[in-house]
Amino acid sequence: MLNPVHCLVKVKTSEELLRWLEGMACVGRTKECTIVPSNHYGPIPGVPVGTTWKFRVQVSEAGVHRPHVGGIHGRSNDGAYSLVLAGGFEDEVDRGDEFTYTGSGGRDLSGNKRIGEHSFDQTLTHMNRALALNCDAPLDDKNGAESKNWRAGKPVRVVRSSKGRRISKYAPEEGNRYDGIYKVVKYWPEIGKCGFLVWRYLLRRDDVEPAPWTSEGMERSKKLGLSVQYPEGYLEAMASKEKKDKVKKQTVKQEPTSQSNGNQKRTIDDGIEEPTNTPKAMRMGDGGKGEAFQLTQEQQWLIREDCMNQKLWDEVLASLKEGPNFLKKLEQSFMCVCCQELVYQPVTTECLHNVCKSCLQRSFRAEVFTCPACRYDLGKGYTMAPNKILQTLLDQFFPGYSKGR
DNA sequence: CCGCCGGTCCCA
DNA sequence: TGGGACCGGCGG
Repeated sequence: MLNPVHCLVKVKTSEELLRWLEGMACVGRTKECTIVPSNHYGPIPGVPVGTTWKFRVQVSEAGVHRPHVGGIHGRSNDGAYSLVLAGGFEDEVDRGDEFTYTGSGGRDLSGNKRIGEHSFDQTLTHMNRALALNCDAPLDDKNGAESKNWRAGKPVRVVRSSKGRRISKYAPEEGNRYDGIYKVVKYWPEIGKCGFLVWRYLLRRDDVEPAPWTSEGMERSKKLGLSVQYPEGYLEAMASKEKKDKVKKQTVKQEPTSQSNGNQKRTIDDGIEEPTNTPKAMRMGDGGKGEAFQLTQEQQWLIREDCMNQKLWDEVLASLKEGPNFLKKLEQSFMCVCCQELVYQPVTTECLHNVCKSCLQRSFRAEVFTCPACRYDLGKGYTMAPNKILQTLLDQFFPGYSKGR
């Protein structure tokens, strides 16, 4: 099996990872796609449609869209290889298999800004010219052009960013998703809502791989086990940072003497109104306080798969609409009766209780072969198979909670 | 919410 | 070699 991502010697240190969490948006790549050149048209071998990365730098590492920030990757005398749909323009239309796109430029980026108001006209130069060259029609930088045979144009890899959710229902819930190959049908200049001239493009999907939002595509993503990819160690770094932040918050809130004992119990939410140790995207749709807790598609699917805990999940899911209380309920429902903490490497017993594998082993070492919760006899030869699905879910809801256990 | 800012990659 | 670009978190 070919691996499109070739690892260079450079390795991200934990300090470097923490910089992600301290406002350093542009941590460098740790890998580079070397299987195809940077001016490669078409899919990246080994990267299926539906592959999703949390950050743009990872999309760059995979070779799917190389620029770190820019929306279009191309060369002004050749064509465009890829673009990112991030919903930066109110007047764009996204119908999934077809969408309009706006060129780059025309923004005032003075003062080290990266996104600014439009303050002058766009021109059909640089990346805008590159994207126009993909259209199978003679270049016209005055009136634009339309292809009579749109499929004959050069292929563009399209990535949809969750930022596009403002204006598109096809944007992913989280991160950046590779959606396949599109072609430029036509392009034209127009006065945008911003009041300045922009170059607009119509792109249409032309790919044998099913789109991620179709039932066929969802089936495929499921089969391939696609889920949002995070940089290595990112979730752990984030969890430990949030832990640190919480300690800081607490020491401000109360006298530090009360927590000086080394072995106190750690709970997920100790008195702070809102849980702080879960990524934003998993927590809320849009940040309002009383808003319902949003599950990702993967989480919904995993929950359905965890059939042994169906009853428990039904109870937990009932508190979804209570927003932040959902995590509290979740923690209560999956607390280990032995150690009184969130279950780690949970064994789901036939009597339908969840106990940490290590807690159950301790019990068995003490020659007690019953369920710690209900005393149901499990038998001396009981095989303790951790419930991997449940562990995956808990790791997502409480990132890093299992660290050090 | 807005604006700030360091940092990175790639084209020209 | 310089500067443009649909980052991403944070502080006000």
